[in-house]
Amino acid sequence: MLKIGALASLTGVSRDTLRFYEKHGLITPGTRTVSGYRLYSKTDVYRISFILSAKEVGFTLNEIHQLLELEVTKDEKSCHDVKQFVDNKIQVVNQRLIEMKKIKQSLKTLSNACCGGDEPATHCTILGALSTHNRQ
Amino acid sequence: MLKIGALASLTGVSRDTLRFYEKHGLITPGTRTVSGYRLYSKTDVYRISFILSAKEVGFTLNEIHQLLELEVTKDEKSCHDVKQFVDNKIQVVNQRLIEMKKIKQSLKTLSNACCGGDEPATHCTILGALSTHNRQ
DNA sequence: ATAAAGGATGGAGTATAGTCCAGAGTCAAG
DNA sequence: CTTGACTCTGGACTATACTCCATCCTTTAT
Repeated sequence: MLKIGALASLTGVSRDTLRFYEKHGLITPGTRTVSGYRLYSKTDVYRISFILSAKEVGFTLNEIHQLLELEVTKDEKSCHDVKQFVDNKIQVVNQRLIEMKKIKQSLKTLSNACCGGDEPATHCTILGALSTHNRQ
Repeated sequence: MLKIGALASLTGVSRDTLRFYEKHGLITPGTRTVSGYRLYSKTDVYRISFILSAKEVGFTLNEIHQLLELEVTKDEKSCHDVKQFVDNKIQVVNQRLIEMKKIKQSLKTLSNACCGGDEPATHCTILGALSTHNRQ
């Protein structure tokens, strides 16, 4: 059982942010002490690290909340909706992966054009670097 | 030469947003008509699409501004700084790519657990799906 | 010639995601 | 039994990225 400060230092998320996430339904301490202190379990650490990953990926707290709420049971009526929601998110992630790789390539080209690198000097701006791989 | 409305509909970015980007130095029309209308060139379309990609990737407008400002000339003093800045961004992108793939895998697992898929029912939440590939 | 469509400026308002107090209670160590 | 570290709540404040006016000017079509 972790108090808020312990969870904060384990995850690198501030106490205020943890309370903020709680207010928005992303994480709730399973119990409280008699005096009202929040008590988190070990799995809450995973929950937070999921939230952090998902944020990194570009999901909003709202979307992350929805993802965390999802529970698939094979026979449930809502199953189709859940699958659709998740598959939609996969598409979003795929699109971002594509943009990501495009930009990474441009950054690499730009980095190579620099300091006696092997790329021609025409790639001397990020737009130049991008266009080489993007247009044509 | 495009007026703001034309650029807006070509890029899918609103007029207000274009003016907002201008205020923040991300894009500036090369000229204005006598009456003060903004006139954009065709390369401004690429500029906007770069901004959109970079946003998708998770860069802030501030970072995008810096990326767009970059100009590498092989002999410049600032060359090292530019390279360092760009290489740093590449690291950031790499980290996001990793998170991205992790989450994509979790979403896929979750999707498969659903509606008579082939994954066991233990993966019935996003955290369950994530932990399978993440812990152990 | 005039109305509708589009553009300009400046400023207010909104959503998201925190961040930072103030004031008060709690707990562990010396 | 007090001091210092930690926690609680509620509310104010901040940064980012738009978005939406109001008011006025310009252009285009009829």
